[in-house]
Amino acid sequence: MQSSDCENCAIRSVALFGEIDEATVERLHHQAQQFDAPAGTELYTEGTPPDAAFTLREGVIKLVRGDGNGRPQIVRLLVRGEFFGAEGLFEELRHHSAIALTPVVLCRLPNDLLQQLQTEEPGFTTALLGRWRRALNEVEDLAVELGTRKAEGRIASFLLHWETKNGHAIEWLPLPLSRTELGELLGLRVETVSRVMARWKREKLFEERGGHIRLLERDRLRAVLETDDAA
Amino acid sequence: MQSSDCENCAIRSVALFGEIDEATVERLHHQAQQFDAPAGTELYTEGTPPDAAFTLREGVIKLVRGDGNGRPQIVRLLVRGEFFGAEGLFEELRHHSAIALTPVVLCRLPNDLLQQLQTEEPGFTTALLGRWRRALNEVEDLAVELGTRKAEGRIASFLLHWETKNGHAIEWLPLPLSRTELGELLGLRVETVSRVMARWKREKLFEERGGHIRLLERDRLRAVLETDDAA
DNA sequence: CGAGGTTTTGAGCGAATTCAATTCCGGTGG
DNA sequence: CCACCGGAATTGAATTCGCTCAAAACCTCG
Repeated sequence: MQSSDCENCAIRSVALFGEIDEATVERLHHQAQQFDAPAGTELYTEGTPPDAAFTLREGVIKLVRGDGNGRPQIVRLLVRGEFFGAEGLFEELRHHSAIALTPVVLCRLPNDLLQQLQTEEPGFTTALLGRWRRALNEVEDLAVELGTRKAEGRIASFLLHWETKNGHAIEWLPLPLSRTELGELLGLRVETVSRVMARWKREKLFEERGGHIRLLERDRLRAVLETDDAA
Repeated sequence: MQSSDCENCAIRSVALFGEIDEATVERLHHQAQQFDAPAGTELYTEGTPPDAAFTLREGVIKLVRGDGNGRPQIVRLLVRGEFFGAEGLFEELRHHSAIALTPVVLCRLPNDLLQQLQTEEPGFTTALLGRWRRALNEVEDLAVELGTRKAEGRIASFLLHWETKNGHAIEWLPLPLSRTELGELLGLRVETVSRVMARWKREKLFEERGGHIRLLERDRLRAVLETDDAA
């Protein structure tokens, strides 16, 4: 744990379009702790009281619900730069668990720091507002996929969106989700995900090597989306 | 259109836990217009630029996505007291359409009024934050239903939640959604929804009369939820 | 090289959709 | 007041899609 350099991550990245004065940053960022965690780490658990929020500096994290009773459902994937876990400001219990899919490096912002930011920095609240608005859109997107598409459409849609999310610049983009996890995100069983992806690899729609994939025939993937959803 | 009485609705209900001083309310609420609209009215349309937010004083509204190309998906149902449509503060285009399922009465808050509230009333932003946090939870709930349950489970879950949302006090709760719309919410086809509900009516799990339903065997509905999702 | 987990593949089954037809219901006009 | 119309709900039969169960092929790591 070290608090140095956090001015470039936690507070800064949160207050994207809010202007926080230097002194405040200086005073607050000592309370933010930066740290690493290996893949598989559970940052927090559904049903427990929230004690901090995080900024994800590097890696991928899944937010998953219903780990307990039924079948788990991944509700969101977080990539570098995202701020998450701030529901402590409004809720007693976490509504999902956060689990690292890769080694991660993040900054931890304890609840009281959040509270300070919220009351003392109007820019913070506004930034938070924008984030949640975007999060809401993402989850709505997911709901639409789950509600209106069948297996192939969901998978094609995911691949295309995942590429976008990771920037088209990278050719081989990391895919740190197992087939099972893809299923938990897309509401499908492992076998279904595997069957479709295996076939698409045979048909050269994309390649896969060591946890990374490369899309080859984006048009055919997009074509799947056309055919898939009913008229 | 009348602006009277809006201090009791729009601004007040938004600033639930923010304290707005009387003078400000007085000054602002003249810009909020109250009005009625019949069932079927489209308050705003997906893809158009947002020009106002609304407070729903009476009635039920559906937020629906993808009206255009594929199959439509209802992403949220709004009931009396809810504040919605404020994405204009952050986004260029509406991400879903808002359509009245019943006759509605609502207050309209034009964009510039929202802007004023946001900059001049810290309580407003905080309240908005809480709303969106709750909205996010609701949509996540929906995603979980869609991703992990099969037909019967989704319908049972909906009935139970709908009752809760309308308050257990009312015995005959209004169900202003057609079977088709229920399908668009739950990711099912009309026939599937109809089959399940018709059977449950035969088996006296609930009754239906003139657009209203009454749950009779909540336990058996809950039992469906247990059996439904895989272990 | 071997162990354990993940991915892939196959066969059979069950669930939900599609297509098609019938019944129900509210509202309208005679 | 009653017959009729049109949209919504219901029901049936056939089909497709995704799931389950089970086994084989693959890695990856020790």
